[in-house]
Amino acid sequence: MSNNQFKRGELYSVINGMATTAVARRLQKNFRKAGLDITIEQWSVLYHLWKEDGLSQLELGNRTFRDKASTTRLIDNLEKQELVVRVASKDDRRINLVYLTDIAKPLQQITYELANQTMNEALLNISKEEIDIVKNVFQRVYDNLTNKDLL
Amino acid sequence: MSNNQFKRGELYSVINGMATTAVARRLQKNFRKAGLDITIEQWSVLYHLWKEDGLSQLELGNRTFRDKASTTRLIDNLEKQELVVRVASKDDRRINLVYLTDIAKPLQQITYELANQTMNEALLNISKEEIDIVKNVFQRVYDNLTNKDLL
DNA sequence: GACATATAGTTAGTTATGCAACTAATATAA
DNA sequence: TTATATTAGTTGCATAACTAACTATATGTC
Repeated sequence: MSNNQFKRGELYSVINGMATTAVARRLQKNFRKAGLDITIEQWSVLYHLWKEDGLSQLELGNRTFRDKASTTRLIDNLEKQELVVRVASKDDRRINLVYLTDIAKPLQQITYELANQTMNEALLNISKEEIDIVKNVFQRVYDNLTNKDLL
Repeated sequence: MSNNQFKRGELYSVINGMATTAVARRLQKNFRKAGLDITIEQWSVLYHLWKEDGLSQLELGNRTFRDKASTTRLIDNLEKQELVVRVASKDDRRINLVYLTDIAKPLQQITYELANQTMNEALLNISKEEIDIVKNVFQRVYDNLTNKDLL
């Protein structure tokens, strides 16, 4: 189908650009205002560990859409802040399992509230239907670009 | 209105995350494959200069949603690659006007084609209506977050 | 004209990103 | 069981992001 008529170049800024940057900056600002000294990237890792603790670095990378080098360093920094510990897997000593510390656990509630609040600011007057379409489009864009890699 | 019911945290990944990252990486990969040694961030600056040459650094920052420090270094790198030159404004010597070089000019055609091609891959089987909704939602998200700063 | 303020851009410091090359551990194959 | 390949993670190198502090030029006020 792909015979959509787009103004050249313009498209890219549809997907990338202003909105994502603005939301990220706002969320970071809200973290700081609440006295939380974590980046949104670090938060994205913690977020997945709160859902399921003890994931491997590779699995964390997959879930947060990062390569393994980026994941390594993000976890380095989280470990420096004592929010997370690496534990070598008994079964396969190549694998590091990443676990939340007691310092990280109480952050879940606060950061979820800040994320919710931020998204409410961002999505003011935007309907559930519109949000669903955006989510759906994004999923299909992702699939379009990643399935092709497997061929 | 803002009484949307969202699963906590999940929202953020709607706006940010996988799709934007995947598109950016694909575009970068397509640049590299074509032998173009520029980053997509550099390209976003060139893109605005092709539309209007001789913008100030601040104006370029506004149009590409970057702060001035980031803009400074991006232009440092573009200047190093001789794609761009800084010219102090006659009227106001605080201002640097940024101009494309003869090396940069022929890149317009090729990069536009690569960007188009990339977006066609990304937006395969996504309708014009859906894309319009995404654009519109993003514009409103941006407005929601930036207008508030002016109060 | 002199002093305070605002503006454009730069620099320093920290975090994050991606790619490519590397190490160590595990799995496969001869 | 030894040699080879694969996998998980780390490290080096380069670019990019933001904040805060800085320099230099312009503007505004008395």
